[in-house]
Amino acid sequence: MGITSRKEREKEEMRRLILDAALRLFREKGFDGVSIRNIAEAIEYSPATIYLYYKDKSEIFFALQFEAAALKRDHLLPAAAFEDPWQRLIEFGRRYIDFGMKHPDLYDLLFIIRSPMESIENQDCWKLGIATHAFFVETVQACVDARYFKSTDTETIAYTLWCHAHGLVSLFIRERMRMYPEEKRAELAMRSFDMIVKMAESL
Amino acid sequence: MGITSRKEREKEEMRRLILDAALRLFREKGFDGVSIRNIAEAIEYSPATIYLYYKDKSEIFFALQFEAAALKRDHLLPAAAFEDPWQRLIEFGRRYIDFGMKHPDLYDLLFIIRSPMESIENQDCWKLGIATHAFFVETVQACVDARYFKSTDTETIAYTLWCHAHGLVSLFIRERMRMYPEEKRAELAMRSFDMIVKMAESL
DNA sequence: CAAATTTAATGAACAGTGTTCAGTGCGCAA
DNA sequence: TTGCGCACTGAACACTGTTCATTAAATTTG
Repeated sequence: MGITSRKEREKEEMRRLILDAALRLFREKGFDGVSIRNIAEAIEYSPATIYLYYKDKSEIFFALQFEAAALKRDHLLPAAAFEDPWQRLIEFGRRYIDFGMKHPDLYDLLFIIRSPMESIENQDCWKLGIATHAFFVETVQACVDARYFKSTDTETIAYTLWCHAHGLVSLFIRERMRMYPEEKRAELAMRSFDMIVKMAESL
Repeated sequence: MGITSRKEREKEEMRRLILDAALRLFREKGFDGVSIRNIAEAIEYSPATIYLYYKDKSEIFFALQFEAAALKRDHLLPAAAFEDPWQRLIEFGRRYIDFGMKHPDLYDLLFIIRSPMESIENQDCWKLGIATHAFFVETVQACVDARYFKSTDTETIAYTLWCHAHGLVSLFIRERMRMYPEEKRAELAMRSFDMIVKMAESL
């Protein structure tokens, strides 16, 4: 069965080729700025060929979103090493924000872009994101169990912290902090993170 | 001077006609979903005519953003009636979130869409947004002056509260709360608002 | 090995997009 | 009434995502 397995492998290589080019272009020009023709040109194939490997543009979008979700998971994973749930939670938050700041394009893909959100539940990228979110909620639950907060409403605590972190990153990467001088923005974000940590301590 | 002033008026009426159609279409189909041809068809003119009144699509974008900013200001304004700065701040936050939930399309336009953010500083819409933001920061400052917080770092307090509110609204309207059942989402958002208020009290 | 069949790749096309520009025809001033 | 200016437009350009018949090459079959 050497031939079928080779064909399988070649098909996989082609998908990688497309995805790598797409991700690279996307990071350069943003998601909307990249066309199927751009990707085709980058890999030196005709636009029609792309459609032999991905049903349409949104399938490429989902595949990229999966890559981004995996990268994000890997970025957050080291936080799990902290024994103390409260330290784990702080590290998780710090790494979440750090990921967003370092990879605005990927963060965009994961949390901001609208695109084809309808059928997202069935997609691998979403399942991976859910798993990471679950880890976050579990960490909050561990803090609740260890009586780090007065409140025991894990769901709302987790959601509130997430809102702050997401708001912080997305205001930053979507250029809505222009009322602050550029060199002060990152510092303000850091101060705000410290503040929400302090606020959470007295929760 | 009857003729020139009439012409002036007619020009203004035409711009209104375009903008009203654009805003209506935009609220129906989202910003990316509306084309110049759609707008032209809606007002029964040729696409080329649009370009006699707006330089390009991004100028229509700015004009719409200004409308949205004005609507948002009007939505938030009643908060100013509260004498007590802390009550004023709470009301401001509540109304901010309410605006985002009720007008996701406009909120999108103001705080999420990337589009032509480069030259935004010179645009009226931005100036209006800055003014509303300034009112928010002043309210926080009034709370600080009245010793409602232990912290005196007005800038960081204001920014932290904004991050939370923006994160809350944008996770909601960009469909990133799908891990929560639909009927629970708005309620969770409200609980989170109450929680950040409580957190801020002990700030 | 040759013929038949499957399969990868493509060029051309369709309907859509933002935008430009050479006209066209009407209102107004002289 | 003539002529100028101006609001308006049809047609075009270069782009977009996507489809499909056709070509060419690889593989299977006789």
